[in-house]
Amino acid sequence: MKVQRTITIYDISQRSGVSIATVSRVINGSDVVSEETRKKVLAVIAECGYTPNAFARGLGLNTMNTVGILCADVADPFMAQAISFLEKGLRENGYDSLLCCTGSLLKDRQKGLDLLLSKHVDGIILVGSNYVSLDREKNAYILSAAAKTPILILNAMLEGENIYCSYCDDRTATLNAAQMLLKAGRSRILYLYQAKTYSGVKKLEGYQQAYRLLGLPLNKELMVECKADAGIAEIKALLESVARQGIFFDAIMTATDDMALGAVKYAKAAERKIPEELPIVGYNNSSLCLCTDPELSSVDNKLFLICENCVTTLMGILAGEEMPKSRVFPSEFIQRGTTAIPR
Amino acid sequence: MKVQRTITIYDISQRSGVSIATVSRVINGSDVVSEETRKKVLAVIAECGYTPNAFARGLGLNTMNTVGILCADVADPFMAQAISFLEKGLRENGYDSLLCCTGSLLKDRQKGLDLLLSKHVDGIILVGSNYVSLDREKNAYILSAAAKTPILILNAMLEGENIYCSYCDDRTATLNAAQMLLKAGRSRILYLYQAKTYSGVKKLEGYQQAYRLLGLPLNKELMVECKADAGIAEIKALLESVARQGIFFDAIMTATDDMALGAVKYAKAAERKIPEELPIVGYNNSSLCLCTDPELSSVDNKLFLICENCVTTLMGILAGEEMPKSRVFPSEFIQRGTTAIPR
DNA sequence: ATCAGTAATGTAAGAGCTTTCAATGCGAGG
DNA sequence: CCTCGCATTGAAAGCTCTTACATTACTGAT
Repeated sequence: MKVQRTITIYDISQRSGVSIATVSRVINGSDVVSEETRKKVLAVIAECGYTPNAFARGLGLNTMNTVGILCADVADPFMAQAISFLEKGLRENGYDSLLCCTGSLLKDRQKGLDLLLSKHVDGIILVGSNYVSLDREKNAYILSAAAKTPILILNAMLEGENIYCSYCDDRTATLNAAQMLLKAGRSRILYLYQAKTYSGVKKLEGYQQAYRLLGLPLNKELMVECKADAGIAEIKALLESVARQGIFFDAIMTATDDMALGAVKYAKAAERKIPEELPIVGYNNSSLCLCTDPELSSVDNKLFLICENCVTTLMGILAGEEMPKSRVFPSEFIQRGTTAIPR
Repeated sequence: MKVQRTITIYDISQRSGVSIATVSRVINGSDVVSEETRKKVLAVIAECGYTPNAFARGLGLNTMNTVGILCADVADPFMAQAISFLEKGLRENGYDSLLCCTGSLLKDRQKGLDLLLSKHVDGIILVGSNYVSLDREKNAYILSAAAKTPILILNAMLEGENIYCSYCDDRTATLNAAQMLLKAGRSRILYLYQAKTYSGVKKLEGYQQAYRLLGLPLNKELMVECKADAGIAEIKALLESVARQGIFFDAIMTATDDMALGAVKYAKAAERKIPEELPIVGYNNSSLCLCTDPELSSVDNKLFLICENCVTTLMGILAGEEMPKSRVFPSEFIQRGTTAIPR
């Protein structure tokens, strides 16, 4: 490895015969530099292949145009899609994304947040509703982080100074989907839910509300909790065990599309025809919906809009504008093969 | 927004009655500090909620323990999985991940690379074989970037100073899968390939080699190029148009699992039974394989091992060790429903 | 008692940039 | 010809750390 002293602003200054202040001004596009000087400096910069040291820049400006993104796991297609949208949006605004995957342990999440804070990111985006706990105390670390940098939360609601939320009305979305099934005569909808997360609970509430609004009895045994990281095979096994207990259900709704894939698997193995015998509804309207046969009906929770709003909100905040603390987006039910019951 | 001067090392120094040098030593875990002083300083740090400014640190150390990851799009499940593995591996070694999604335009990729360089990352990982072009000149920007920081390439081979590659032997993998089909009597395998990328071409070579080794004629019309970002519907349409041209095929192999999903869709629409009438083989053994019905046979290209090797190689380099310039991993054919032809 | 040697700590010089404020040069108005 | 104002440019301070080197206060050996 060659010992090659990196080129600094001083080198550019020397070679172009101007002061470092002027070079800096050229780099930052200040308008007080004469056209002649600008050209000369830019030429030298190009010639030397000089790139400003972002650390030194950050030290001076106390920003490196970087936004931290915290998520449980990028491998999850839903999060991956969200991060893709966010990254693209941020980049278009001249910001980079520092990604930090924390898994689901509170301790690791806290550590991840600290880490982003120490890098003085210009804002932090929490992807996935599971960052907001229903246990108020467990959100304390988020609230205190917000004192140092704006926090944007995707798909969950948390009130606090310097905290901004973009989410979909999950309760109503689930309510509508469940009502549709109930009105179609499916009175025993099995619901696979995720507990302990903000949106998970909202969705469950929607499911329950659907029964109440139609004056139908709620069946506790039809609400089945499911781990966040359960695979297709696990979900299938879970459903089989429910069926084996003699619990009857005539439709399945799930909190995420992943889970619905397991439900489809179950139905095929149990030889229950989809959608005639067992309609299935997922949630998120992810790309997974097109993989199944028949294709999966799902609730589109407008991820793109949510991400877009998140980015524009952050940009507004950084520009010093007053921005709305939260924004809710309506969902849309996407009808596909798993519910398209021929009349 | 309150004007709240951030706490610096000076504040800690004052409040704990020691010099900033000592505070710095405590922070960095230097072993020359007395136990007593260390405890006192740590207490003050905890009390003030002080986090060192990473910029200043970076300026001094010329590293921020950050590795740049360049990929076309995180939303792609294969890349998402790779990034998940990489991020986790890097984090375990105390490094953060700066993510940069570039899309597939050469210009944007170059820009992304420059950006990471200016942030003085400790290394850059290129995810996805499409970063290495077959056109030598188009790789020039990678070679020159390698002069500033080590470059690690996933799933492609590029020789150069300070460039390290981890990849799977795609040619042999495809060769083996194709041979298996050919030996099972499928002489007209339709192959959906990606041109212009290193691994895409290697795979195609493997397909062709399979025919040659068995002394079978190669059919040009059976090798169909396919855009990298084609969706399920597009692939299906593509296959339908091939069939409409009267080109017969009795099996399908694809360069990625995504493409295979489209193939499955096609087969169902055309009412060709899988696997009896039309076996299908994907590539990557991604989570998508379990979504289809029947489940998708695929080539497992050992993504985890590749990522793991990439991380350990980088850690070795950063520790000043001499590391192997490239490492090839063998693949494994995963038999599932789309090829499990009952005998 | 003296001194080398060691452990613990402090001093100050960077690291490479931004930015304020001062200085310079120039043409126009008086 | 002098002065004012404007457009450019430069000098230097500051941002927060790390670290080489200097300093101090001991220790035990002589």
